Amino acid sequence: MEPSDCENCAIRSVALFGEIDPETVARLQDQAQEFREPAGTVLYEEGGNADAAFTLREGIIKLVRNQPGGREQIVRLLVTGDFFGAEGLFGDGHHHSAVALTPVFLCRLPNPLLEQLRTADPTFTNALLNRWRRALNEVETLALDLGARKAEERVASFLLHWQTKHGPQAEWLPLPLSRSELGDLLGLRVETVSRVMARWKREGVFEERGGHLRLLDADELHQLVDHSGA
Amino acid sequence: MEPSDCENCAIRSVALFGEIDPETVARLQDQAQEFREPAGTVLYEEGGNADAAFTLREGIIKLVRNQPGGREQIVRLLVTGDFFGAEGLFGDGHHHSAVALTPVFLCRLPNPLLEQLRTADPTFTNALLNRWRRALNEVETLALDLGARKAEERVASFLLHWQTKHGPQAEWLPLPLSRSELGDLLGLRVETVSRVMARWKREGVFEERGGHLRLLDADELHQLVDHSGA
DNA sequence: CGAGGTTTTGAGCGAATTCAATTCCGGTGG
DNA sequence: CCACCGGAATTGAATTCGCTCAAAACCTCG
Repeated sequence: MEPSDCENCAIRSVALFGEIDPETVARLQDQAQEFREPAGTVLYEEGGNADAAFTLREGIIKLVRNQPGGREQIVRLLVTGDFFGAEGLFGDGHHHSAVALTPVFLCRLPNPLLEQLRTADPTFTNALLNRWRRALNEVETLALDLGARKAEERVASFLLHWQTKHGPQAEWLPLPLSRSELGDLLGLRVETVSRVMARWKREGVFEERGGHLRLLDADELHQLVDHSGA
Repeated sequence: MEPSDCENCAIRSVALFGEIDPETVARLQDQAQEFREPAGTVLYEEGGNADAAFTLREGIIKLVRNQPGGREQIVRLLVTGDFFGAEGLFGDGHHHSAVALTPVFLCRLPNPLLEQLRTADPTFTNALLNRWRRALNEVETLALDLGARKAEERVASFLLHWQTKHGPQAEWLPLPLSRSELGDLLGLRVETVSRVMARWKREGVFEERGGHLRLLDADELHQLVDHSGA
């Protein structure tokens, strides 16, 4: 666990500190620690004490809510630049568990640091606010998918969102989710996800190789998602 | 549309300004306007320009996302004290439509006012942050319901949440949602919601009179929700 | 090459939807 | 006060979508 060099962070422009006064960053950056974890690591557990937040510099993380019945629901997927786990700012425990889906490279920002940033630079809270707003928007979109769309449409919706999230120029998208995890995200069972995706692969809607996939017929998917009524 | 008397607002303790410097409130309150609308009023539409946010002082509002296919998804229900519609703070349009389910009493807070508050009092942004965090938490809970629970469990979950939201001491809860709207919230069809609730009424799980309901056997519902696996 | 997990495929089942009446209820006008 | 209207709620029957259970095909990596 090393102190971070936030000033020269490769993802600073996209990350939280991108919007913050450089001087403040310089003064406080040694309180942030950077570290790596392998895929599968549980960063924190739902309900656990939230004594630090994180910035994801590399890799993909799932935020998960668990249900007694053994089912779990992925509530959000995080990619490079995303900020998460700050529930502790309000004395709350974590609302969900965070699990690395790939090897990850993280910055850990302990609560005291966040507090200092909050008082030192008003724009920091704004940046936080903006993150929270975007997160809310994403979860609402997920709720729409889960509540108002059927299996096929949900998978299509996910693929398109995932594409967007990685920039439309990216040809091959990483897909570090198993079919089972896609099910946990979309409220479907493994078999259902598999059936839909297997068919689309046969029909040439997308192709898949080594944990990455490439959309070949995005139109087909778009049609399913927005034109679903007819 | 009258200027508000925020200092003496009946719900100030629970509302946004409860956490804010009284002096600032006094100075800026005349920029806020209070007004009433009948049930059914659309406060704003999804995608519309967000030039003001609102505090709900009385009544109940649904936030809705629409789907081309004619289905709609309620993403959140607002009650007295809730704050909403502030997407404009970041130059965004509204992410959802807001519709009054009952006659409502509102405060309208134009963007310039919000901006002033943001700079005048750092705790204001904190208050906002806290609201956004709670909203996120609620929508995540909804996503869990939609993705990981079946019909009966979702209805049970809703009734309990609704009870909680109105304070456990409240005997008779207002329920200004039609069965159809409950369906829009829970990702179910009218008939499914109706079947479940009609049976529970027969079995004495709750009773219903004039748009209000009272839980008689909350344990039964709790069992369905958390013990769902077995 | 073999082992273990993941994906795919098949067949049957069940939960929720769809389609179609019927009943209930609040409000209106006679 | 009561009959009647229209929308909402309820109930029933048939259908369908997604789930469950079960087995086979596929990788991936020791």
